[in-house]
Amino acid sequence: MPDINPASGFCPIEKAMGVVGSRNAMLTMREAFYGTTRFDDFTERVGMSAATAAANLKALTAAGLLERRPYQLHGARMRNEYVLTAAGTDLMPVLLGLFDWGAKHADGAAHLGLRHDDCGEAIEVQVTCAGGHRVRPEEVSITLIANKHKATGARSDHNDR
Amino acid sequence: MPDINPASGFCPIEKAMGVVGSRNAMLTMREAFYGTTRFDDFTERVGMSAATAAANLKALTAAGLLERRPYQLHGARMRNEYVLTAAGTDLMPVLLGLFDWGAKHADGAAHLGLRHDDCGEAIEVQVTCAGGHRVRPEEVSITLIANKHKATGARSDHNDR
DNA sequence: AGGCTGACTTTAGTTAGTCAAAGTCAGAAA
DNA sequence: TTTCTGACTTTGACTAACTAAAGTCAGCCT
Repeated sequence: MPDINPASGFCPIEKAMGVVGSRNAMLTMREAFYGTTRFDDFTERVGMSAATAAANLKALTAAGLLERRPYQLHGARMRNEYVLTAAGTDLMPVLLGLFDWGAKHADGAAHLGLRHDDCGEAIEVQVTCAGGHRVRPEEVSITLIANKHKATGARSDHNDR
Repeated sequence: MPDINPASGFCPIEKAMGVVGSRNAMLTMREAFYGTTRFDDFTERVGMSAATAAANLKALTAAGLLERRPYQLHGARMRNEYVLTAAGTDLMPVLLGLFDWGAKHADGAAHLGLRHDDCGEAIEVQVTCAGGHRVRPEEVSITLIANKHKATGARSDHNDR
């Protein structure tokens, strides 16, 4: 693989973990997926303190995963709700991947499953390529991309630095 | 979004985050995935201290994501290497999902991409169902899977509503 | 006017994760 | 026998993440 110095913060995984790398941040995103939008509901359903909820909602909003949207019901005062942005929705494969992994491997956690509304089948997260092939772990290479159109390839296998 | 709420302690995402919920734990899995097996390599490539490396490798091994395997080269002393187990390999969609998200959304990180060795096409993480349909966020339902023994019901430190 | 409520903020303290640096230890090499 | 090295462990300290509890504030309601 190209010389991606991990310590330099270049790795996208690292960037992503900086945003949703804490338990409560990830669970906050989970709740956003489930449709939770209000402050107190996030607080209660994730099981975190109000201070943590405020901090996480603020950070996730600043990072562009959630959007703070004022709304007003009839006869009620103005309120804010937190809704998923496109960037937040893009995190779905990660959440579902974690869900799958946890359901399969964490003891005693196999109580929940995910289904496709339309057909009722179990949901799975797959790694594929644009060519439509199913990809196995050992078939993945990391490449440096100069821009949208050019890519400099390099095998990733077993050698860093 | 369904109103079935994965109560604290039962959600698979939470379980998974307990195992790989820290920056360094996730990056350690990234390295394992890239083919790193030796202690010092993990330490250096993740950019963590030896103490943290030891703690994370021990925890990930205990959780069954890595396997400690003694090996010996001729004329060299016995050593240990840490290799991915099946459970660790199952985390690949999560890692790649984070990679995709980070490459797409974190600024300054869009220089890396993943490709399928066999055909050179870009890799993507897809959410599908067993019926083969591509699934969109709003089409996901969470369901309770019937299970026999419930863990004494005593785990409700804070129950979500 | 005063109360109530949702949505926070502030304060003060705890726990988890991390680091650098030094120490340990097994065993091959000199 | 002593040294060297890879693979750790230990120590002590710092920081991020978290908590409970109390305080703030806007604004609808009676």
